[in-house]
Amino acid sequence: MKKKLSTKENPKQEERQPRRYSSEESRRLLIEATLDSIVDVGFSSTSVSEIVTRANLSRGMVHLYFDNKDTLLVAAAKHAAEVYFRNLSDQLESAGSRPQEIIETVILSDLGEALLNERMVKIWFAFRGEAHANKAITQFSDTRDEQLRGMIFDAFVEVAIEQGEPEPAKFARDTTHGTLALLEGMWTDFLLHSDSFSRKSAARIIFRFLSGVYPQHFDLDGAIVK
Amino acid sequence: MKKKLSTKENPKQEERQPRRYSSEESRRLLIEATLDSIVDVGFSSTSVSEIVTRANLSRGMVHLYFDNKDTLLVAAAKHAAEVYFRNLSDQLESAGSRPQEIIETVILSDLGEALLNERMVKIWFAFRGEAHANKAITQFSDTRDEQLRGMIFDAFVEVAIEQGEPEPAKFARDTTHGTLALLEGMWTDFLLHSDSFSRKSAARIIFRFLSGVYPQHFDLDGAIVK
Amino acid sequence: MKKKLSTKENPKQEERQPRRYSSEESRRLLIEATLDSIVDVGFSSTSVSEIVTRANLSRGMVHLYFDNKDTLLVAAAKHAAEVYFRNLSDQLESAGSRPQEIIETVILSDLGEALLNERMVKIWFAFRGEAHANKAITQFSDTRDEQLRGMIFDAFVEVAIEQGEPEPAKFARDTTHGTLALLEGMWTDFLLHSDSFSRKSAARIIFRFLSGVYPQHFDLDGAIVK
Amino acid sequence: MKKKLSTKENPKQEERQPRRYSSEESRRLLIEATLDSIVDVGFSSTSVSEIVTRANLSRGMVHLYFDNKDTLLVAAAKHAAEVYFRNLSDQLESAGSRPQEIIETVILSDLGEALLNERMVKIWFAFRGEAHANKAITQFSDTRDEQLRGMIFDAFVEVAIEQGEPEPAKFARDTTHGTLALLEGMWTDFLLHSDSFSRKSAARIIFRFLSGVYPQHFDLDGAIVK
DNA sequence: GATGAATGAGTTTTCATTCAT
DNA sequence: GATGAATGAAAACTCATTCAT
Repeated sequence: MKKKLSTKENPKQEERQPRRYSSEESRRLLIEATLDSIVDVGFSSTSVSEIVTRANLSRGMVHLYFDNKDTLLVAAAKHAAEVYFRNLSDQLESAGSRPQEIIETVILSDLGEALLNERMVKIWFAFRGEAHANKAITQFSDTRDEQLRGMIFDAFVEVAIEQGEPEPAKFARDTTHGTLALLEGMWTDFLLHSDSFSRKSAARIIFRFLSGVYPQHFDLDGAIVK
Repeated sequence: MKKKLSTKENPKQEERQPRRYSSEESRRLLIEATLDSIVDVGFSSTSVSEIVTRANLSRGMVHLYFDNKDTLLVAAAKHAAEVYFRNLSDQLESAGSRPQEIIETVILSDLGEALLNERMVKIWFAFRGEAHANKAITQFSDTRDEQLRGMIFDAFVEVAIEQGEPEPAKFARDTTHGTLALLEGMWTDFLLHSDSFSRKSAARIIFRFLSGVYPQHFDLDGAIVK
Repeated sequence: MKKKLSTKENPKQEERQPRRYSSEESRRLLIEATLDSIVDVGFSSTSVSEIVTRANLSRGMVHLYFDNKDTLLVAAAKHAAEVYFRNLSDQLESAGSRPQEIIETVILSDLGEALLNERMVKIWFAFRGEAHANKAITQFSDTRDEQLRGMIFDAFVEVAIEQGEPEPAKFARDTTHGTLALLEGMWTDFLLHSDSFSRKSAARIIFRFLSGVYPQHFDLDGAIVK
Repeated sequence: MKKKLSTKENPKQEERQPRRYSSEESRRLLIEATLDSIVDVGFSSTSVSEIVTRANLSRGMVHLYFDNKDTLLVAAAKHAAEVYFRNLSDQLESAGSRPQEIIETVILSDLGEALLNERMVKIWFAFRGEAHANKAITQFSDTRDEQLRGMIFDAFVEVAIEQGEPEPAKFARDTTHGTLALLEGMWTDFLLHSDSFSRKSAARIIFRFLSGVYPQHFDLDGAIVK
């Protein structure tokens, strides 16, 4: 699907190809090509030409399906966010229902290959870099949405109560916030030092912190599910 | 993502001002204008026109002093990084020398108004969004440089030893990494939710985690300096 | 001079209407939509999209029935001219056969609501503006065709003879030309000042001029039919 | 100044020409090229490319001096109107001050080579064709402005009084309106039949009408100045 | 026949860069 | 050195036309 813009020729003389995709297919190809371009050449070098070349579609396509480039970029941001949340949801679905398990799943999923990889990280940071200049993108640039945050919070509340914390809600709110901040920090780390980044270390560090505040429920290896 | 040049018309026709700046002064004005533009209209809308209008300098200046726009952008990234580190250094200078104090100072400085503010955050995330497409920018997009990291690590090692950790280096490495990740996460939080962000909460959360792993050296209010 | 396609969204999703028109019907709808578009958004903003949207027909229709846009425009010009002349003919049919009556009928018809109205005027001037760039349109941009001119001329000759003009043909030729010029001038007036235009004044002025050159046959109120 | 777009090459290899005009000169060249293009290829075929090729200027020029094509078109309309009125004023300046002379001068000037020629006529009708779609152009599409109309009216009032008309103002208003309409009609005639058009005939016809309503002041050859 | 998705040439516009002054 | 007018490549976008269905 990818095709370098600069790659001069594919040797087999591109035969006039009136191949059609469904409307939905074409939209998807354009969004995918947009994300590819952002990953490969960066946000500011992602032109319509770059996109349609990668998608191997005509340039009119962008305006046919998205009206303008901006709308396509927003759609791409939306798509990236959906992929992230869908994937996380799927992994949570197959997890246990105990609070520690939920928390462990979120952390390990967020640090797992499926979500945390070069492509994803570049896309997220590219959109965040542009977010404040484009309000439509802003809404899709937060990986930690309310629903997710609520779920983690509820899990932490349960654990905090079990632990006999005097102010479980407050304690849970802080540890939720901190855990999400740690995950964000790990993504930044991956962006800036993807070569030296270790998913295992990242997980261990987070669980080390959690084991500090919830010693009966977490250890360095993750959740202690009783 | 393009926007009209932000016509900041000052209505009183700015009378032709042939005042000359020193070469260094002009460079600084251009860099500052570049950062202002990134903050106000975003990276992708930051054009040479936008910059020279803001700097109130002639359009040729950019190429006279920086050869091309790209070099100016890199210089602006470098400048932003220098401002960040100089400020942090200054605050560390006037801090105590005990390990807990060093760690506390880094955390509180990094969360303080001087470093963590809308302008700074927008600039950092803008550059990070473009970092992978511009290798020259990459090197200035990491807030956590080696020297800083080393200093924090050394402080944590000392504390870990005092605490009697069996593997103080490993423990310190993890807590260093985790603390920096938490700070990064807090910056992201500020970017995405600057209205609801609380420096106090952010600090409390970080110290809560630290008090979990170093119970004799930190509590919710910061470092316990004995 | 370009404008967004005038999105005349009718909010109730026009339910897919596979009703078929006859070929002649479709041609007519397209021509009418073309003229509507010229009236509403102007010649240069009249695109195929604009036309087919207004006609509520498929985009291929234009090329199916007219080969290309240009041919459709020419057909629309032809149609507009036909409407004008048919209408004028009809009104002449029901007029008296005396020369003054013929002249009066032409003048009053040409200034009447049926012929001289905003739609007609905009259409004529739009086509005239493009006429010299499109030879096919040129032939339909003259409201004063040979047949009409001949009829008026004949009427004036008769009147001039009755009046005892020494050179009735020359006199009639001039007054024919002048009368048609006056009518053209009144149309221009209507185009540029449709709000302050008065059909009555326009007629009175023309008859005032005619009463000057044919005092026994015309007065301010029109023809004096003896 | 004119250069056909399609004219392939001027044989002397166009040497890289960094020739500069003054800002005002460049503006004028662009306006002139715009009018040339409208005359030669019509309004709807007048693209920025067409204009800059004719002006032999770079394409950025249009946006440097006029911001966008539309503004240039309006400036061209304004310029055309100014040329028309300046020329007419000049000719009136050197005319006598007697009312008949003023009227005669207006008529003969308006029908003279300097004002009524193919270029002028095409330009005026092109703008009028677009006028209703572009309000900025509308204001420059009326050849008969208030000042001119007032001057003619005043002259006719004087003449009407001399003639002993019972309602000189009303009479003058009608003859003013009629004379201007006749002139407009003659311009239309010139547009549509420039080959058979005769300035002499046009003048004679107008004066014939005037001699009908002001028999003591005008005859077929123009004004009778006593 | 009829449709409207798809195309890509051509349009307007932007903007980094050049360079005469 | 300093300026900003000028350039033109490349950007975003439009739209008449084609053609598989």
